[in-house]
Amino acid sequence: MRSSWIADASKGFNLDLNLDSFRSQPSRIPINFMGVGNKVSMRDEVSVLKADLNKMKEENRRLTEMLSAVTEYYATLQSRLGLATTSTASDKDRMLQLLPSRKRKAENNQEVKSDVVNESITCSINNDNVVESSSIEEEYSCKKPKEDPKTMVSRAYVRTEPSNTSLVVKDGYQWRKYGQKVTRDNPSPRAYFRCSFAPGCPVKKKVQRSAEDPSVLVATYEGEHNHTNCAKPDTPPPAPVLINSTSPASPTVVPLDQTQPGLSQSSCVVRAPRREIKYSPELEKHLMEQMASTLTRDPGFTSALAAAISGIIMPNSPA
DNA sequence: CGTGTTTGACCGGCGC
DNA sequence: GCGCCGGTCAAACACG
Repeated sequence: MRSSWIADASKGFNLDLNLDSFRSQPSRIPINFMGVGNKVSMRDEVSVLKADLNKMKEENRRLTEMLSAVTEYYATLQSRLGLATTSTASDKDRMLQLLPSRKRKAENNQEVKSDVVNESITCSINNDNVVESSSIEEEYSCKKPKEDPKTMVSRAYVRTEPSNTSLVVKDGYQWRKYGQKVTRDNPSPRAYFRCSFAPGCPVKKKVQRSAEDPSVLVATYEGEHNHTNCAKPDTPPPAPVLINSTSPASPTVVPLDQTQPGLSQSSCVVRAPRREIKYSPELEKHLMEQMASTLTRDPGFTSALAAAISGIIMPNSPA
């Protein structure tokens, strides 16, 4: 149960157990580990131990801060998910009404001015295991206030092989490319896709490589699918990643757990209707366990954690 | 031959 | 009015 101790840590992470074992086995600490041999007095040893204790406290504090930051981010995502689930069928119908032709754009814009709905930040994790971070404010705040704020806009970030130059994001749906354009703010071309799985599906997708990190594909989805997703991709999708939207200039890429049941993209997935999710201690615990499970499955994380802890316990040991 | 992709042309919004 | 730009169209093309 590696995940449980991390989950419990959300309520007060500490390393006291290690300290107890430390105290109960003083022989494990070489008396000359500072290189001064038997001349080291007990007082010096105590001061060294105190210094170690302070180090561990400091490390404890840093880990607690990291954990609280992750917890806070999870809570933010949770609240966004709640907002996303409150979008109603009537919103969807109105969205569909706004789509028929380009000539209606001007009329729609006038309608938008008096009917501001659903423009809050939303986020959802769909059944295709692609994390979609959706922010109408982020999408429209600086350059696109003219567009319809009711249209569901979400983004997915997918890490690809550097050699892979295609603009294909396998997300379980069937897309038909209808255009490609080089935009001013990004040297890589932007590809335009329509959902071809269902004839009347209004969803569009734009795929472009990130300007900061060309190995990351940024897929922007507009609209909501009016059908279930039973497409079966030929090949497994690339590992989707979540990019911290709070720092777009230097995004933090977090690989998501692809082993979670129900999130597999290769299976036939029927989207569950969006529903209100109540925030509860059980939910928090579940989220923490999932997060801990994801982190502990990452060899890089576990090795780094082990190195950090061993470095604290035995400062002189080689890395 | 049907389907999907490519790519140049076109459209509409916006700023000057 | 003009030019720029993002988005879309549609003919040409590729492929199985």
